[in-house]
Amino acid sequence: MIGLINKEYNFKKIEEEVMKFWEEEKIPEKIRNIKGEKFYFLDGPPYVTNPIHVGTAWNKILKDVYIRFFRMRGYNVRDQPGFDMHGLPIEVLVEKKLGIRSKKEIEERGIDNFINACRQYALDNLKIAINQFKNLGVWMDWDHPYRTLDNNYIESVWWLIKRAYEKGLLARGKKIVHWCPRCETVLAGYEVTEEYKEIEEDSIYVKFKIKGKENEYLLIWTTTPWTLPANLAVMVNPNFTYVKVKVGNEYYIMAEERINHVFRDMKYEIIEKIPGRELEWLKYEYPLIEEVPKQKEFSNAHFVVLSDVYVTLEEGTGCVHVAPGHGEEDYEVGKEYNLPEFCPVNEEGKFSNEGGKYAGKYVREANEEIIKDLIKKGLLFKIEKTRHRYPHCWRCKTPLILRLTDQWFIKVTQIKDKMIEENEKVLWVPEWAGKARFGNWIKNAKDWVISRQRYWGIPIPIWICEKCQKYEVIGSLKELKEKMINKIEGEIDLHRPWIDNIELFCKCGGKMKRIPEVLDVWMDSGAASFASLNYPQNEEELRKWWPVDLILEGHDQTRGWFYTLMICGIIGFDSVPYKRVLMHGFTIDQEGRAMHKSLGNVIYPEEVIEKYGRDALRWYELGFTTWEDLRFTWKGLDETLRFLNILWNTYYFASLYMNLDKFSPEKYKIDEVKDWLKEEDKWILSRFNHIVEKVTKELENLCVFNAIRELENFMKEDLSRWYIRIIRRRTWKETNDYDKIAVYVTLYEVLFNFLKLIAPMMPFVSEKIYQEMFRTKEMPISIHLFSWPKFSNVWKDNELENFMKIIREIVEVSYGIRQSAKIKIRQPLSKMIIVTDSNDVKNAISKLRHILLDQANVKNIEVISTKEEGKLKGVQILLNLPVIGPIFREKSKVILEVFNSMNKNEVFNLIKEGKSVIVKVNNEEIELKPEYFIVKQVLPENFKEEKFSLGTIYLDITKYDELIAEGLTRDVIRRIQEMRKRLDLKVDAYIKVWISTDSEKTIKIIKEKINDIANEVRAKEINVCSGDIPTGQLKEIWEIDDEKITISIEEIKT
RNA sequence: GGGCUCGUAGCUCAGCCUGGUUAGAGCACUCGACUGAUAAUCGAGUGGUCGCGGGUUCAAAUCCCGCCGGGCCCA
Repeated sequence: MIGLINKEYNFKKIEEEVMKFWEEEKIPEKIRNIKGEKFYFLDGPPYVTNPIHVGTAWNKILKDVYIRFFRMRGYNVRDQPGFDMHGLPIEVLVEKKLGIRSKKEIEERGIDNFINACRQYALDNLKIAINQFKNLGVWMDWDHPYRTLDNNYIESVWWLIKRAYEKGLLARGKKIVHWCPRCETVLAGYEVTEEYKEIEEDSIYVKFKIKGKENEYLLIWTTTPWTLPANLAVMVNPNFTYVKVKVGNEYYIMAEERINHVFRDMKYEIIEKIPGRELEWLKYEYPLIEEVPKQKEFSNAHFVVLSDVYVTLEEGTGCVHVAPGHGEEDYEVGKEYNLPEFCPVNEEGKFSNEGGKYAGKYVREANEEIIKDLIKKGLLFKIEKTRHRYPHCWRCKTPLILRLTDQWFIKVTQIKDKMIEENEKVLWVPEWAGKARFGNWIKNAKDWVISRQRYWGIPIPIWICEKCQKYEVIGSLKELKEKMINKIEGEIDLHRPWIDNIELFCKCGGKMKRIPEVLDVWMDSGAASFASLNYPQNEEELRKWWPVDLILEGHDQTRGWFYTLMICGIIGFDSVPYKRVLMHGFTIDQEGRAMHKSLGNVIYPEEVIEKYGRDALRWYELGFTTWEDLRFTWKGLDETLRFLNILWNTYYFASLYMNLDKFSPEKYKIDEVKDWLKEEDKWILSRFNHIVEKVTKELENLCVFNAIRELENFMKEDLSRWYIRIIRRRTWKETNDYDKIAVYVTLYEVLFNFLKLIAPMMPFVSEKIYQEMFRTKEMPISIHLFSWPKFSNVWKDNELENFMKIIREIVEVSYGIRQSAKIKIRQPLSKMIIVTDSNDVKNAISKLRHILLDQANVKNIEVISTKEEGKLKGVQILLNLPVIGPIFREKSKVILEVFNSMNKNEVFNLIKEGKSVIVKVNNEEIELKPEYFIVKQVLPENFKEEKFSLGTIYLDITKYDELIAEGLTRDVIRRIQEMRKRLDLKVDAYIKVWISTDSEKTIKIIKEKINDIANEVRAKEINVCSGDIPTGQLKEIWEIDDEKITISIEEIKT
């Protein structure tokens, strides 16, 4: 039997109860055991620093929907969540917490203490994050997440490093890197881009004296004077024209096009034009040779080099100062010309001893001194203030420097072509995310520097022999144990500093020590496709699940996880590790700004859950186009909640009547009651089967937002606002006849299956309704154990759907006519005439006449063709006075009088046939030709018309006495029903009624209709009079059509 | 500066791929109605240079080009 659900939608209570139910009955665990084809979903591991906000929630909710959906489709879905738990961000936060300011301090206080603090921090935040995700109703395997800090995870990453080594993709070499002098580590390119800040600084023009010439200089420009100690060359563009310019007594060589900018108001004279390429090898005297004595040792340096890409005319002088130790482009050009590798700046951003006079000085502080020295030597041409964008450390905001360092890296450039090829196999949603955006990104792939000079990360498993300098890459714990010198009992923590104490035997007899670096965290998560499966320790899991069927992340992951995952997959298995990628947008605030702690505009899911509930939050967020940005508004949630109310009310309505009638769905199968179904039942079943098909397709295509729109539209438009309105009367009937059972079976079929369709999106309310309304002992314990509804073509009837559309339009247009005529819908009208030549309309009306009669509240419907339309209208014939006047002059007035007294029908018949009308005026016969008349079609006063898409609707608005009586009856009934409601009487309670009014006519009408009224309002007794009446349980004075009617009612207790 | 993407009513968004009646919906506002689902619901009205400017076409919100503004990524 169908259960009765609560009258009101109380999301707080519902969600708490459902949450408790899931936990007690261990529902998520039960679902995980379902057998089926494998579906490997891989969670992009969130970083565990900040509490999640509505954007992070969107990500997990999307994941949850697809996990649930594919499960209902019969797949065995792997739903392990993951967490990214290493890295500099945690180190920085822990440093802050502990009051540590530098690497030195970390080492002084003990790396082990620091690591333990980092681990604790990560684990604490992990717990918080898991609880937040659980609270959203996201079902993942929260008890078994993959965590990048676990030993077995680290081992998997080691395997990957070894694999890269074996394939010749791992290399050590000099790299120009962005370096944070405070964190004393390299920063990856992507870490740098977020923190470019506009700053104003001195830029200088420096004169480089040309060797062997007096008063002749190369004029260079730079914004970073501190890089001058490392200057080794000057770069010009071979394709530009350079000039020798005379200013005062000196000659400068620079690009022609920059003259105006550099000299401005100064007097100058162009002496000679020189093509850029002819300047190659031109030697100059290094300007700081006394200050930086190391520079004297370089023989192959201090001359002009060429580059047609790195020298532009947008700024400077066209002569670019080259310091291969401080710029990637510089380094590249330096390599070409075989310049020395020289970088006199150390890890702390201070000049080393090689910096000569500046040794020990922090580079940015040395700027001023260098400028002073240049002035002293007469080599500074001028100083200018320049605004430019300069990168800063995203964690500690320290300005970064570029340094030449020794790093380990993956030769991504070697596998670039493979990546492009592999990307073709991936199904991207939306398509441009992969084809255009990601495709472009991998085309420009560069080598990946994976070493970090830090602590909290996966230690790079490379050991170097102190004696012979050979290195070895360790790929597993087993291998490590075999090769280590000092045996360790029990479990080894693979983190620093413990791992650093392990030394290995070298074949040469020497001792091997681990390199101090840890891995870039992006490699941690990049390895997830197999590390989460615990490969290679557990090969079986990999064989079962790999490759990943679906990943789903934000569009910032193009250069992040989508990328590292691909690289790691190719290193490990020569294949892209994922089949499908769904990319989603960012969540932005009402003003369109990203949510940032610093802006104070972050919205946390807990706040939304408190005010609107989890289902509303989920439905709301899922409704946005997935790959576009989601502008979060509270107003939007108001709307969502309103929808949830309609949804709940729809179920409540069904539950109320089915429960009252003790309807037992198990007795009737929809196929068995087919003959009992009315057209509207068949219609809603057809509509529903279409919806199931569309929603299934949209979800398969990873477009949940389209599914949401279909579902919401169906619920509101088809079910709540139309079907239920039509069938309401059928549910009120006292007897359980086949007609009512047909409605119930239909409603059951649609509502129960609809519940399954929304279950992945709104798991709470669907569960609650299932438990209280639909579930019997024999049925599964949870709605989430059902498989996805199938759609059946048997019920699909496009013609019927089209017919209903027509009927609905006619009804709505008729309401418009009523409104303009000020006639309420409760007032029955005698006749509706529809003029149309459309067979669809004719057939629609013949098939669905009962619905049109009922909904339009008319007694009769007639359909006629447009040819017959004229019949409806009377004709009005007028004399065309402007024509007649000039012809008949003073007689016109008399002609008009005679005409007015004539039978117009006769006149009309004549002129219709093109004949003239003969009138007698003062015994004179006058011929009135047809063109002297104006014939107007007019609608009789009792008709009103309105066009619709396939014709015209005419409504007879005459209020006949009997119709008025009926209207009044319905008004009285409606008022009594309202009063029953106010008393909160049971739907099936009996009452006693008193009615009083001053109008004799009204009393008469009510008395005539007394049985109808009694029947409708379940009254055993109705008293009508004109005087005072008892108060009963409730007494109200109503105004119906400007007439006061007093009604009181009382329940009859049996 | 480059790649990708978004720009449609006061607000939130459909429509664009595949050009074709007066460009739609919800919210808000005004007016009205309905109601044994009811502090809900429905209808009507007001409201749009479809970011701007060109082009293709009989026809452009839709296709093409340029520009402006927002976002992501890169430099």
